[in-house]
Amino acid sequence: MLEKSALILNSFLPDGGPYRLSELVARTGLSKPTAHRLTADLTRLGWLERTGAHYRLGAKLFELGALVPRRRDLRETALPFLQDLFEATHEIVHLGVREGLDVVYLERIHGHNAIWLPSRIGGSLPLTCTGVGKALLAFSDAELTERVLSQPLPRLTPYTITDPEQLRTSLEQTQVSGLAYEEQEAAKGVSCIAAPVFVAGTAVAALSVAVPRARFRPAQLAPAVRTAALGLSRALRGGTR
Amino acid sequence: MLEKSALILNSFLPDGGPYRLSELVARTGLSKPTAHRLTADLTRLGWLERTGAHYRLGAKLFELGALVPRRRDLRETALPFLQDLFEATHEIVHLGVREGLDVVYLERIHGHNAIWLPSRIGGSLPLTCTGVGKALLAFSDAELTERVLSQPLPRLTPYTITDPEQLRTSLEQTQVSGLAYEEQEAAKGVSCIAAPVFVAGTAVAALSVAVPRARFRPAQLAPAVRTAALGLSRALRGGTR
DNA sequence: ATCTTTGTTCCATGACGCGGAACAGTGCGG
DNA sequence: CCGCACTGTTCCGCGTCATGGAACAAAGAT
Repeated sequence: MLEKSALILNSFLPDGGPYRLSELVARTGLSKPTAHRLTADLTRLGWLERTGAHYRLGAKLFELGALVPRRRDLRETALPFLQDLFEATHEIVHLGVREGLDVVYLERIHGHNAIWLPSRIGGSLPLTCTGVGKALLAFSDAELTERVLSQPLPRLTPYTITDPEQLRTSLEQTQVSGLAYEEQEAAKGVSCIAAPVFVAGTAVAALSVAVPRARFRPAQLAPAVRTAALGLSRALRGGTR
Repeated sequence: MLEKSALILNSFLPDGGPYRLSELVARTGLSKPTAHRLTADLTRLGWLERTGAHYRLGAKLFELGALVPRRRDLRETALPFLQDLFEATHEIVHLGVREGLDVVYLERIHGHNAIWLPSRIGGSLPLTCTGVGKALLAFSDAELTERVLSQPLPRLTPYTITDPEQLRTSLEQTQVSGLAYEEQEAAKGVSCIAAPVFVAGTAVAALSVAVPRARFRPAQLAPAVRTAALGLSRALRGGTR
C-alpha cells in the first residue's frame, strides 16, 4: 500500500510528469484498479493533482519537501553566499551535496537568458561529470573514489571524461588547488568551476558557477567561487558568528 | 494506511520537527504500534529519516517536492526577476501565490544578516497581514475579499490590522496604486511593499520586498517592485519572448 | 533501587486492499 | 456513421496484511 504509493510518486522522477493513468500503470507495474484507487487517494491527500486525465505531483509535496531539515538548513545558511557569488558573476550558481554516487542540487540560481543545463533543484547527476560532483569526490574517502572509478563512467556529452585515469588526475589536481574544473562534460558549450565546503574536515557540500564556454574566464571566477565556499564553510562551523 | 501516513507527515508542519515517536503518537492520535510500524515503513522509503530517537522529514520528499510542476514552473520563470529585485534592493525578496485563505511562499531570497520573518518557502501565512497576501487579495474576486473580511482577522503583531473596514480601505488603495503596503503587520520592526503578477487579467502571484522599518524608503522600492512584477507578468504571458 | 515513560515485539481478529472481469467512455480510422 | 481499440471506472469475492491491546524491554527520572 505505502510501497505502491511510493512506486507511483517515484515514477514521476526525474521530470515530474504529467502522466495519464495508463502511463502510471506501465511505469509502476501496478494493476489498473489498484493504480486507479491509489491515484484517487493520493489526490485527496494533495500528493497528486489531477487535471482532466493528467496526474502531476501535488502542492502538499512541495510544502513537505521545503521542510526537510537536512536540505532546508544548509540551503538557508548558504543562500547569502550564493547570492554574493551570483552578484559577482551573473552566471548560473549551484549548491549541491553528495547522495550515494550522485550529486543532488539544493539550489540553483540564475538570471535572464540562462543557458540550458541538466541540473535541477532536487535532481541528481553523476559525481563524475559535474563541477560540484568532482569537488565533492576529490575530497571524499579514497575508498569512494575507487568505487566510482571502478565502474563505467556515465557520459552526458562527447566531452565527458570516461577514462578512469584521466578522471583520477583531474581529481588530484583539484585536491591540490581546492578547485574543480569541468569543461563541457555535463552540457555542450558550458564550463564550470566548483569549490568544496568543509565542516570538521569533511566536504559536506560544494558550490559552483557554470558559464558558457565563450566567456569562461577561470582567473576571474576562481577567487569568487573560493571566497563563497570559504565563507559558507565558516558560517556552517561558527553559527551566525 | 495512506491516510495515517499522511497524518504522520503532516504532523511535521509547520516547522519540520524533529519529533520522537511518542510525540508523533500524541500529534496524530495513532496507536503506538501503528505509529511505530508506519515510521519504520516511511523511513525505508526515504520519506522520514531517523537519528537516534528523532524523526525528521526525509530527503526523498525534498526531491519530490522540487518537481511539483505548479510550483517549480512559476518559481523557475520568476527567479531572474527576483534576482533583479534583490540586486536592486539587497533586501528580503518574496514570491508567493494564494492557496485558499493563505499565501504560500514559493521563493524567498536574502543576503547576510537578514532580519527574522515568519515567512518560509513552502510555508503559509494569512492573506490579510502580509504584503504578498494583500497584493493577491486586492486583485481577487470581491467574493473572496468579503469572505476574508467576514471572519476574524488573525493577529501576528500588535500592529496587525484586525479591523475589517481598515483592511478594506487598505485593499482599495492597492487597487488604485497597484502596490500593497504592509507595516509591521507580520513581524515587528519590518515593513513590506508588494506587487501583483497578472496573467490573463487575474493575479496569479505576487512578489514583495521586506525591509527593516528603520530604512524603509517606499519611494525607492516601489518602482523596483513594480518593474519586477511587470517583467514577470510579461514573461509568463509571452513565454521566453 | 523503584517508578514512569518510551520504544519494541507478539498475535488473534477482521477490516480492507487486491485484481480479474465486466462495463462505460473516448477517440480514431475506415 | 459505425466499429474497433484503448483508456478509465465500477463491482465483488477472496485472502492478505494492517490493526491495537497486551506484555515486555529499555531508558530516564526521582
